[in-house]
Amino acid sequence: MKQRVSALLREKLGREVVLEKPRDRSFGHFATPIAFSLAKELRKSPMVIAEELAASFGDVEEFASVESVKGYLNFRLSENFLAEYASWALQNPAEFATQKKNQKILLEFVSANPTGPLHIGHARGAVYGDTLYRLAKHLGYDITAEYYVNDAGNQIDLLGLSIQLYAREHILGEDVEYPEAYYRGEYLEDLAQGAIEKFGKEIFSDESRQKELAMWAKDEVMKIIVKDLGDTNIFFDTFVNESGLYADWDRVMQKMGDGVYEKDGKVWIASEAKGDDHDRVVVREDGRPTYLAGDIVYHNQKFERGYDHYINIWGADHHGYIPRVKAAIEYLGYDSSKLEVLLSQMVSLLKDGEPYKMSKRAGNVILMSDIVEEIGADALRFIFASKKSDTALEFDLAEFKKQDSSNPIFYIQYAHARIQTLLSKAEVSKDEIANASLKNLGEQADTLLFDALLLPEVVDDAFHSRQVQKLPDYLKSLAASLHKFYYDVRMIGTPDEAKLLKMLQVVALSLKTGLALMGIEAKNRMTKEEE
RNA sequence: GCGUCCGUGGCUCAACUGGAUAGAGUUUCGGAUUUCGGCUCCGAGGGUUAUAGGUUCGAAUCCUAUCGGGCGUACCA
Repeated sequence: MKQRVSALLREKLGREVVLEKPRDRSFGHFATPIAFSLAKELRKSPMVIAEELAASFGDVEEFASVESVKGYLNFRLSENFLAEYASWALQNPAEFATQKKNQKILLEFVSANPTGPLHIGHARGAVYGDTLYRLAKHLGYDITAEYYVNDAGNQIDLLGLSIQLYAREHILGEDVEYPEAYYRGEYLEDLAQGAIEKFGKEIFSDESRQKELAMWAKDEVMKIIVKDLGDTNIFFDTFVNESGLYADWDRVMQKMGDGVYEKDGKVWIASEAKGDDHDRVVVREDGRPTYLAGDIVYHNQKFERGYDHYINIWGADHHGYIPRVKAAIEYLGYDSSKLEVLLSQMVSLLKDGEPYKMSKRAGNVILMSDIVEEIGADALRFIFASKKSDTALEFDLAEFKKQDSSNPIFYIQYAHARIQTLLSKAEVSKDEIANASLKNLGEQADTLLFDALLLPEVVDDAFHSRQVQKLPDYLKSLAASLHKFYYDVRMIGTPDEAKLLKMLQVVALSLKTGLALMGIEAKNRMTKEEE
C-alpha cells in the first residue's frame, strides 16, 4: 500500500520522498514534508510549494484528495483503492505482507554454552532473534537460523567436574571441596542420575574420566536447551559445533596471510590495524587455539557457505568482541560490512514491584523455563519483543498474569476473539459477507480498515530497522481501535452487518498474522485461566 | 582512564530514524456501557525530553561539553 503511494510520488516528483503517517488521522492517510526540503533549492516558501504540488495532482485514481496543510502534503486514499486492497488480502491471506526477496541471510542467535539451561538473558536474545527470523521469512527472505554450540574449551571441562562434585556430595555422600568456579543447579541432579545409568557410579570418582563425562553431558544439556526453546516456539535450522571446527584451523590461519604473526611463542592476529584496541592471541604457547580462533574458523566457514548477509545476535557483554571478529573477516578476504552484529541488553525482573527473587535451586540465575512456567510462553515472547533490544529492560511479572487491558497479550487476544464471536453470531451468510462491498463504511469503520491494512508496512519496517517492538506496538493500537469500534458501533442485525463483518475479518487477519509473526497463536475464544 | 550503550510524566515503555499539539499502559479520581466476559469505552490529573551550549525552516532524535547509570576493557567462553 505504502509502496504503491511511494511509487506514485516518485513518478510524479521525480525523486524519493519521505512518507509518513500523520499523527492525526484527520490529516489524511499519508503525508510528506517534502515541501520543506524543496524550499531551499526552489527559493520559495514551503507553503507555496505544497500548494502547487497539491494542485498538480489533479485526479489520481488512488487518492480521494491531496491537500497542503502548513507545508505538509497530505494524501487521502480513495475508497476504491482501499476496498480492492482489502478484498485481495482476504482472498490471499498467505500472501498478505509477503514479497519474494532474492537475498540469503544467515542469522545466528542464542548460541548459549551447553553447560546449563537457558536463563532469562538468553531468552531475550532468543525471542528477538526468532521474531526477526519470522519477519524475514514472511517478507520472503531466504533466511537460516543457526545456533553455534560452544562445546569446546574450559567450560566443558568445568561441566564434567561440576557433575562429579555434585554426585560425590549428594549421591555418594562424600565431603567435597568446591573450587571457585563450578556450575550448580537442579539440572545437575538429572545429569548425575543419567550418568549413573550410562556409565555407573564409578565415573564420579575417576578424574581421568571427567572429559568423557563432559562430552556426554553437553549433549544432554543441549537437549534441555532445545526443549526450552521449543516450548517457547523457537526453532533452529542448523547447529554448528565449535569442537568440529579446529581441524580446519591451520588452513584458515594460512588464509589470513599477513593478518597473523608469531611473537613470544604465540600466534597473534593483527586486529589493532583494523580498529581493535590491541592485537589478540589466537594460539597459546602450548599450541592450544583460543576461543577467538574457533570463532574465526566459524566465521570463515559462514562466509565460505556463501550468504548475502550475516546477522549475529550477541549479549551486550560481548560488544568489545566485534572489532576483532570483523578484523579477522577482512584478513580472510571478505567484506566485514556484510556482518551485522545486534546486541541484546541485560534484563532485570520485578514481581509485584519488588526485584524478583533468584531461584535458589537454580544457583544464582533465573531460568527461562521458570518464567515460562509462571506466565506462559506467549507472555514471555511478548515482553521481550515489545522492548527495543538495545536498552536495558525491567519488567514486572504480575502485569502479565492479569486478565485485562493492562496485559497486552490478553488485550490483543481478546480483540481477535471478539471478532470471531461476532462472526459466529452473524445473521447474514458467509457468502453475503464475502460479497459485501467495503465502500461507504462510514468514517470510523474506514479508519479501522485502513489501520488493519497497515500490517505489511509495519512488518517491513520492523524487520529492516531491526526494531521488532514496532509489531507489538502496532497490534496493541489495532486492538484498541477494534475495542473502541466494538463499543461504539452495533453491527449484528443492522443493514450494514455484512460489510462491517467483512471489514472486521480484515482486522482479524492482521491480528492473527501479526501474532503469528511473534510466535503466538491467535485465539478464537478466551478461556478462563484455570487456577 | 579508554571504549560502548543509555538517560523521556511517580513507575514500565513509545515517538514512523530530523517533522505537525512528545504518545500508550500503570497508578489516582470521576463517568459510560453491559452486543458470551472476570471485560470494554470515555474524561481529568501528571513533561523545561538529565544539564548547558551549537547546527536549521524544524531537535527527544544530529554535534560539543558536563553530570548520572549499565556493560566491556583476558592467553575465560
